[in-house]
Amino acid sequence: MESDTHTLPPLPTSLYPTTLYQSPPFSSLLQTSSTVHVSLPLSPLSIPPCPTWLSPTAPVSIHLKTESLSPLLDSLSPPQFLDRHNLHCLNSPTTSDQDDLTCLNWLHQRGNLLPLQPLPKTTPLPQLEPQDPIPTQHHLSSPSKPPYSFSSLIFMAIEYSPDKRLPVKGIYDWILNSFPYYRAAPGGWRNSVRHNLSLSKSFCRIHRDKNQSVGKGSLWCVCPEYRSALLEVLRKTQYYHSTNSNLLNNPALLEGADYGVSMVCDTVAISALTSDNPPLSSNPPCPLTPDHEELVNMEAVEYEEEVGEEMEKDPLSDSGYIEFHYYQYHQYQYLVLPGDTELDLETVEILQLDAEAQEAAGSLLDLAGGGH
DNA sequence: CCGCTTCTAAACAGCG
DNA sequence: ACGCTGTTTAGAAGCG
Repeated sequence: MESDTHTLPPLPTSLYPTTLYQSPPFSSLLQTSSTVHVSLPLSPLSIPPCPTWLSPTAPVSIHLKTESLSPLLDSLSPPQFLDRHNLHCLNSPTTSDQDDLTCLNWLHQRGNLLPLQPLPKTTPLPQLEPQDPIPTQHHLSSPSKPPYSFSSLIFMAIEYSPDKRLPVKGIYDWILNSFPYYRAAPGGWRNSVRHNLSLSKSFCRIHRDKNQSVGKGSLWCVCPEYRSALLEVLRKTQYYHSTNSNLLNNPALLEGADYGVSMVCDTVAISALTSDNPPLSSNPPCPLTPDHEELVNMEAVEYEEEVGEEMEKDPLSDSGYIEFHYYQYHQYQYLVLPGDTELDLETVEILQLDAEAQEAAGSLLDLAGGGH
């Protein structure tokens, strides 16, 4: 496949949100005949804050509705750097820039994000301990009720637990920690949790060992045969309501899933696609500053086919959405965009999730929207 | 309107 | 006795 390599320039500090990162979010952009690859070099130091946004094992595709982007575009300064159809080769940012630019803290700072969760031990990323404080809705002045059903809440709580089983109390705690709405809510929700556990076939009760005298009651787990259904419900909920990707990008949750799950906020759809391919993390290490040809080759091998299939069968393809894939491979994060669509790198509207993210989107738009 | 799902409330029993 | 857990029933609300 024919491919060109383009490296995007650093943005002047006046044009990117210094509170988010100190340099442009994309240091290089690779465009092939059908796919545009954007890579974000990550320094090891910048990985810890964003362990779950991009999973090394779960490729993510993101559908973005571009037509609602106008207000954002109108608010932005005119494109100054690149004609998106005529990208120029420019210098890469410095290593120090990469440290900052790759910090995706802002993705987790949105108020309605699910908590950061530990990644599987197979990843080189640091582990969060259960006692670690987790970012939650407490950023909001008055947290709104989560869109998730109690079944979904229970499902998430159990799936996030190390042993995939929790006592009722543990489910309460997870919900409280994850959705502070329930801290102030009347206690009836606990009744609803128990009601769901008891009534739903999706959850099964495991009697504790007699030896385990700590705590009372049983442990609850997700019945494997209903796991797919729960994921689907969650997908649909996310599709309409969520602005968060952590959960569905979480390899622990996706493990064993036999289909992709996706989610959409008002304007964004995100699909974390499971793949038959071995996890990327099992691939040979990629140099910190990879040769672009190698990067393109890897991309082509790992994702070209998947992108193509997705484009063919994607019901959103003719619905005003476009799609790109977003995943992490070692210290790099990648966006894979279908290059033969009406490719607006305005697609970074994914970042139009809150004020901070809009700023970030502005950077990308300036970066990639280009002067026409 | 109907059926389904979900939520909420309540009552009750069992257990530690 | 008390609190927690688990079960069951009932009604309301929302949605397709």
